[in-house]
Amino acid sequence: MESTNTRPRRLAATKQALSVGDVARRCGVAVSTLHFYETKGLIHSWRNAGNQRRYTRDVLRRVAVIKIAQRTGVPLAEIQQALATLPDSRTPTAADWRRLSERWRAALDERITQLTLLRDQLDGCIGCGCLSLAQCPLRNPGDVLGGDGEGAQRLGSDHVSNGSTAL
Amino acid sequence: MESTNTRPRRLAATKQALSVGDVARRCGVAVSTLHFYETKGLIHSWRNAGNQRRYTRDVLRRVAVIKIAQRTGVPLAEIQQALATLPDSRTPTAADWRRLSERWRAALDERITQLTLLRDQLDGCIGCGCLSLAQCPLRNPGDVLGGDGEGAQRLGSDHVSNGSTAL
DNA sequence: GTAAGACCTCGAGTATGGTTGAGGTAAAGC
DNA sequence: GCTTTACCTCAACCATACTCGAGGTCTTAC
Repeated sequence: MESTNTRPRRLAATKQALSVGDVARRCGVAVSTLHFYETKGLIHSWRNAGNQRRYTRDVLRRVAVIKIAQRTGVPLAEIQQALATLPDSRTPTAADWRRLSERWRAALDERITQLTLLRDQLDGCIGCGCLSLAQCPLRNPGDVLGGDGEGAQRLGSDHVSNGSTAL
Repeated sequence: MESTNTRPRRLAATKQALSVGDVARRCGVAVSTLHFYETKGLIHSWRNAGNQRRYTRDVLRRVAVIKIAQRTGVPLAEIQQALATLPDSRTPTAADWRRLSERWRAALDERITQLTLLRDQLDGCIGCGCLSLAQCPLRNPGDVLGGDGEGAQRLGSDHVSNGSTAL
């Protein structure tokens, strides 16, 4: 793991600007992750005379939001798009951030609903002990297809292998 | 995409055994996916005289269970372990399947709880419009660290980038 | 001034969950 | 018998989200 130790250090040039290490330490992420986020357009920096990255404090909030959004299951590409709607010129306002969280809250709601539905169906099947081929809503939502005998069809074309729900 | 068309066809050799194509069609997955599952030990087959895979009907249930488990966010490795506890010798009983679904039901519960908690926190922050650096539970769960001014620390070391909860 | 530590770039590697394609064989339909 | 599907293997590739290492530069502490 990269340098993410915790002892306090002076800010880069004892000024407002944060170095990549500062940001990493304060956000609890690896330096390489910040590099990575930058390549993905999630955060931005400028360079000092020695070609080292410098950040405004703004980036702390951005990284925080990225991490929160990830917890809700939003993929980085979506987060990038959302963050891109933030103003570049001014420091984002509370209203700006609220807009983002409302958007993700909706996605989160949807995901919770889906999972709850799934749980309830699973419950039903635990109750009947079946996971029955012909009747189980988990296995045959539409209850069609299948010529000869039993047969489960069209399972989870909606499966969420990456845990994300499209926004 | 591989051959996953829907017109009915005779079963392999008009017998009980299913070909990989039969299984793919009836489960709504690609043939390559079945190959893949086999390399991961999730399903099993034997070969006919011409080196083609043959399956018992059992595999339909297995694939169904795999897809359901994936929807709950269980990674394939976990699913493999769970399926490995099924008897090889006899066809799994309702009790066998119930055991699996109970296990996953618990994981699902946990995930729903986590997401609901997150949503409620997000709600609070939408309410106050802040995503506040110092006070927000989303950003600073422990409310410690940070020497100079504001500062969000130790964010989501528990983040679920792949959407899965460890069982 | 010097040494340690932080930073730089770029390419490769990791893990998950598959898909695609090449080159060749088997089975089914007529 | 012949053609069309289906099937076989194996390697490579895709996307996501990072991490690691090599080789070299910059800053900071003393």
